[in-house]
Amino acid sequence: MSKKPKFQTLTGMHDILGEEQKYFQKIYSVVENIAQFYGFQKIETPILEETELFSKGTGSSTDVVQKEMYSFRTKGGDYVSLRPEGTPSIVRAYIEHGMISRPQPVKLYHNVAPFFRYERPQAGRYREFHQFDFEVLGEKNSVIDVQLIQIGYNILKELGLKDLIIEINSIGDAQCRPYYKKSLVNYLRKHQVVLCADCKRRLKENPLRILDCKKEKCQELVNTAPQIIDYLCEECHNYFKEVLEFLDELDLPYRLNPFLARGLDYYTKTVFEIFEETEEGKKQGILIAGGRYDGLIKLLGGKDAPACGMAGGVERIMNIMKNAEVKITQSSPPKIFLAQLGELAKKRSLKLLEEFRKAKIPVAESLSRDSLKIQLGIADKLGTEYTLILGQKEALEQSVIVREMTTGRQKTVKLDNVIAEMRKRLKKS
RNA sequence: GUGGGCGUAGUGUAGUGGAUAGCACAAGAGCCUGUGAAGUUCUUAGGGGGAGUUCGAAUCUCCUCGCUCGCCCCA
Repeated sequence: MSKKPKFQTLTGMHDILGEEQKYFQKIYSVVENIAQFYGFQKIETPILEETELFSKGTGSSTDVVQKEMYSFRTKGGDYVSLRPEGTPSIVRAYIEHGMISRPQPVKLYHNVAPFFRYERPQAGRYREFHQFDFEVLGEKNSVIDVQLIQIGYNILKELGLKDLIIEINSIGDAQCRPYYKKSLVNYLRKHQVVLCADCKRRLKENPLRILDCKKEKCQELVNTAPQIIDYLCEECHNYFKEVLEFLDELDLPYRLNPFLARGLDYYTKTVFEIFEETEEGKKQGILIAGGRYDGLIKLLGGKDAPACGMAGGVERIMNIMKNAEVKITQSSPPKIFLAQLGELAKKRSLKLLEEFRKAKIPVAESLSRDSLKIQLGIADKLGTEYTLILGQKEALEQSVIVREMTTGRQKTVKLDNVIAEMRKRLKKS
């Protein structure tokens, strides 16, 4: 902190170490297990993609594309971008590898991986952040939407989060949404004096966003505004009804939010968000969000095929786990420490360590230290149960001292027998 | 893009214009040249950077960089 180091991480980007690694690993393994249970295939896509994949896919009117992408031109003259989100990449892979001719739906997930958005960092928002992502491509069935919601909810539950709430809405499709938009704009325009400055701008650029403006006056106006539910075409209406019926079966804490509108262009019909309904939760923002995107595959050059997906924000989830002091069961440290003294013993220790590794018994060491005292000190700090002491004398005699750390009791055993001896002792404890 | 708060050793902090910038933990070495937990001694290491005000700045002012929180937007 004091002397600014010559090099440090870029704004909004972080090294992940120590405590945070544990959370990341925990989230990774929960996602892995759940994905396998629900029959998702793993996919990893490049961090760098053609810029157009996102400007077209995510949508050129979105803030994400307009102002938040890390875009540049390669030496070869290609326009490329660091991925700001995962869905277009997965859709690209679906098209590129002809997955349309696999049995549908194709269920894909990618586990915790980095994404980039050039934004001002704040709580739960970073320029490099991590998401996991679940996508179900090639089929339109309301049970899929609901299952994705359930998967998201299950992941958070499994990670120990509480007070979760799911908000859901339907934003219609290309058939019905334009009608709604028109009547919403009409309504808002009549009352636009009341709107905040941001919303006045949104009225032109992205009127649906006004629906979740936090300003009191805007909300009052929105409360009496036309609701999209009343404008859904028959297909969307029935679909949404089915989704809600499935949801009711599942005992999930959900509520309808008629004003929920997502920020990406490709969503159709079902949209949802999962977050924690507490003060901390609100600060961290949306944990998992997703929805249906029936037009995206075609838009990106594939056949006309529907799809639905969701993504989770790893840092946000992690921050809540930290605040809630969710305990992570961590792998226990080695129970054995190998201390050595003298050149010959050091050489012999190197070999002995390998023998332990082959026997799959974890052993800690500090070979670079020469003082026995210090090595025992380290063993103590690590909390190992036994310390093996291998000195000059022992090395010559082909033996090693086994010291029980709690009692201080020591026993000399033959080097050839030490693995068997330790295995026996560890079994007992 | 925009607004607020903050920047003192690795970490956590004390010091609101004047002395060698203090403390705790951590780290390393010794007391004890082959035996840990205590004790003790020592060592490493510090006011983000730059300009200004002043006899004198960690302290006041400005700029800049960084962190952080919010708006916007989103996972």
